[in-house]
Amino acid sequence: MEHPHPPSHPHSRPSDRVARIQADWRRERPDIDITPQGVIGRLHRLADRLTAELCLVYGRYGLGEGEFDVLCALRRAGEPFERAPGELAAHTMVTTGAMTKRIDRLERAGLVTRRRSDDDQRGRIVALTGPGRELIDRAFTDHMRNERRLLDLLTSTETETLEALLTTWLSRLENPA
Amino acid sequence: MEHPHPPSHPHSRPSDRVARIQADWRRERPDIDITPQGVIGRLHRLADRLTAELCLVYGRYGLGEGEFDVLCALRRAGEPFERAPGELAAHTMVTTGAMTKRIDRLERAGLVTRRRSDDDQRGRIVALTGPGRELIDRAFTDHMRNERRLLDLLTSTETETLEALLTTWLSRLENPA
DNA sequence: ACATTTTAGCTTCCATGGAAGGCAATATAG
DNA sequence: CTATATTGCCTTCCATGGAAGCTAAAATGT
Repeated sequence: MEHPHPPSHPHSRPSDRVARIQADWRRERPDIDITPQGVIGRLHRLADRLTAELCLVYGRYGLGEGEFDVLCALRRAGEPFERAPGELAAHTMVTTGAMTKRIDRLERAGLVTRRRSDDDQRGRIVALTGPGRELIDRAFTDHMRNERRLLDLLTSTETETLEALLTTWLSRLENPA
Repeated sequence: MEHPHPPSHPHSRPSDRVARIQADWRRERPDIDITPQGVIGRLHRLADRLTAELCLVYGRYGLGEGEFDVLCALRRAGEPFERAPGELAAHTMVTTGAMTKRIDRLERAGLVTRRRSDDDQRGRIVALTGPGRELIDRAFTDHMRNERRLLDLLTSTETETLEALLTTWLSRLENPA
């Protein structure tokens, strides 16, 4: 059941969950090459674990992931920290319907305001309030400290290699050149 | 605004979304080191893109991600393709409440059956039906072909390096040694 | 043997987001 | 200028999953 290699070999000792799933598949469907799961499965597993860690910090500020993203998008916009809902939806990759609800929650919490645009009466402008600005500045600082902690589980060489590989894959996925 | 490096340099030309976000933060919060986002942001972005691609295949078989996972867990179990709901929940990392609903949907579609356990009358046993078995065998074959296609955007060296890095990070995250 | 605790699965309620349609304001064609 | 199309946001409905509590069945202790 276990791998015969010594546990210190760099590539082995993957007695993790993904490896056990792969072993099951190899037994049940020996006709199929399931090696891609090694990468794709672990990538998703890792993303989930990281998300869980990040959400712990959002929660400390009373925010969910969605609200945090919106506040970040507003803060990143720079003075006067305003954006149209449609822009925010595009920036945070959700539908405008989802954005409406996020803004509802943030408005209810007093972190943003909504007003009509002057030049286009059907458009709205979402703006960070003082407390919103203050909150996201503290939360983001804490957030980056948290990401740094998670990243420090890798050496700087590993990090660089990983970032390069992720960037490569992502770009090939999005530009099917 | 754009990076001054030539676009062919291996590490640069990350004029992707994540890079633009980083540029915004550097302007707005020069006091904070936002390099961790380069890795963590792209990892999440990539995971999302991959998930979207994978869901296309699930959809071809009338399955959502959750249902697909459950059918896989049952199929992987081997003959007679049975498991308790609690086991399935543990294997697929959702709560038992979520599992109940997934099984409801699969049962309604005729892909699994539910019966009481003989030795423990409060336990249930979920079993793949004939059509369920047939469906997941076809769907999984197609799924792996799809994952292979996505993975082939990387060279085999890149793949190996990436898998090793993901495994390392995941293991350090889960065993805070 | 009986009462208590634990277990397994289910149910209910809530949170979040997508899809599709609605409404008011704006742009455009003739 | 008016009729139509488009745009921007919101609303409604649905799908999915988590949290917490419920019920029945087993395990445990006295």
